[in-house]
Amino acid sequence: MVRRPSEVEPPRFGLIDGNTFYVSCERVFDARLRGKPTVVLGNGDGCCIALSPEAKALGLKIGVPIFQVPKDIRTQVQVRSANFALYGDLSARIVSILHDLFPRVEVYSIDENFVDVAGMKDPVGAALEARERILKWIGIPCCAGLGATRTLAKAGNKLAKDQSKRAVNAGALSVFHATPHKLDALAVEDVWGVGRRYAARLNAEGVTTAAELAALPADHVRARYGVVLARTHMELRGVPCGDLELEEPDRKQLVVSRTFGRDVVDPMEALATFATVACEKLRKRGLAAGALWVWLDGNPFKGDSFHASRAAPFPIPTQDTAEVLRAVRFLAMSIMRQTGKSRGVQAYKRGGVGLTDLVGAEDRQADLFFRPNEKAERGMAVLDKINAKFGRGTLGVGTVGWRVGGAMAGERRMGSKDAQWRPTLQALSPSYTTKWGDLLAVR
DNA sequence: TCTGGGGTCCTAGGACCC
DNA sequence: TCTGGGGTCCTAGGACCC
Repeated sequence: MVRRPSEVEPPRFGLIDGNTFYVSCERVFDARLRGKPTVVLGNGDGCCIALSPEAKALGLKIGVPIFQVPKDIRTQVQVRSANFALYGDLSARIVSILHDLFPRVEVYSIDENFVDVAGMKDPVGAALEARERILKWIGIPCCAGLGATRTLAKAGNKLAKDQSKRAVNAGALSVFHATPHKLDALAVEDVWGVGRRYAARLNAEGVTTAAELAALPADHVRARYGVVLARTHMELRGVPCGDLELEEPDRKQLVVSRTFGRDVVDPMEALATFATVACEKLRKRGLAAGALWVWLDGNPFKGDSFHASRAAPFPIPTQDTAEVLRAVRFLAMSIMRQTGKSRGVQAYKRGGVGLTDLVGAEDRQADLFFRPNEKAERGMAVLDKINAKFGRGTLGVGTVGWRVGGAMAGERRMGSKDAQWRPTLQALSPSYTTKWGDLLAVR
């Protein structure tokens, strides 16, 4: 049963997130973007991954390739390439502000943080104070949701956003305490845990709002939609199914993949670059990979849609880039032979490298026949140090017959300038001073 | 016409998240 | 011309075992 208002519990969780976060980050450093329709593009200047409200008002949608946007609209829009290093930095500052105000903080994503408000006298006041500080000290506008569960806090956050969009004084209405009986205004597809598929099925049985979802019988939800949605359903009713997750759980896999700037006949250098980056991330986290998988995709936009992958275990989990590169080459050759033979495929549009079965590097057990290659791994540690000191990409691993240049993790663009596979940024200069007007001239 | 049953491990696919 | 990237969890089904 949905609880009555008199039984409503005080909020236990808050969710604080930055409004159109990537756009807001860009605006911190470039005041000219403020108030103007602004778009942040993903890899290769492909799709819109963040839109300011003004850009949304022009009809732009998340995920739409920018080249598909009509020219007369495009010329009205300020465009930036994603700069994740910058966003990550601002995100960390937000987290430190939250730590000053709340006893526990869960970093949920680059722009969202759950906080513990259980037992607080004035949780709304605390959320408003957080919003104020983040806006003043960092320059990012935020909204906050409060609720007895994390799902309700998420719901409150969304409702706060809707509310502050309509308000003249956005700040005053930027916090919303969501309770099980205050969910009528929330569309069911905006519930955390309800994606497109579930939303379509729920709509088909007449459920269009979060309130209607909460009102469904629990056993019906469990039987028809499974345990995942059943938990969401309980949380909407105010029954917590999870607490804050303060420790970052150990990674199970680590993936580096890209859409290539154009179709590529020989993807080996690209895959080697991805593997090099993946191994750096691996060592940074103190992990070792028990297995590897490699995949290559055709170009679905040219009617050549295929996906081919190969996987292989390592005898002992490894951190050694050279060992991973050897395996990558072996697997990639195998894929290319197969696709070449069975389909006559000559070109690939996308590829990736995944390291899986990750374990702590210190937890590996050597046996009689196999042990980690300590010499090679010490070499890797030296390489990482040099790259950290003298700039990423200073040193690479050349032992497998190709050279990987400018590939290091965290770099905004992977690959050497003349690499065929390198995601194109021809439409944009990476500088803050870039304007869409320049962009048309470059074309 | 006529089925063993139960446990475990692995994988592929589907669903979700930002 | 140009079409994002990186994760997790759950479930169903197959292989294998006793």
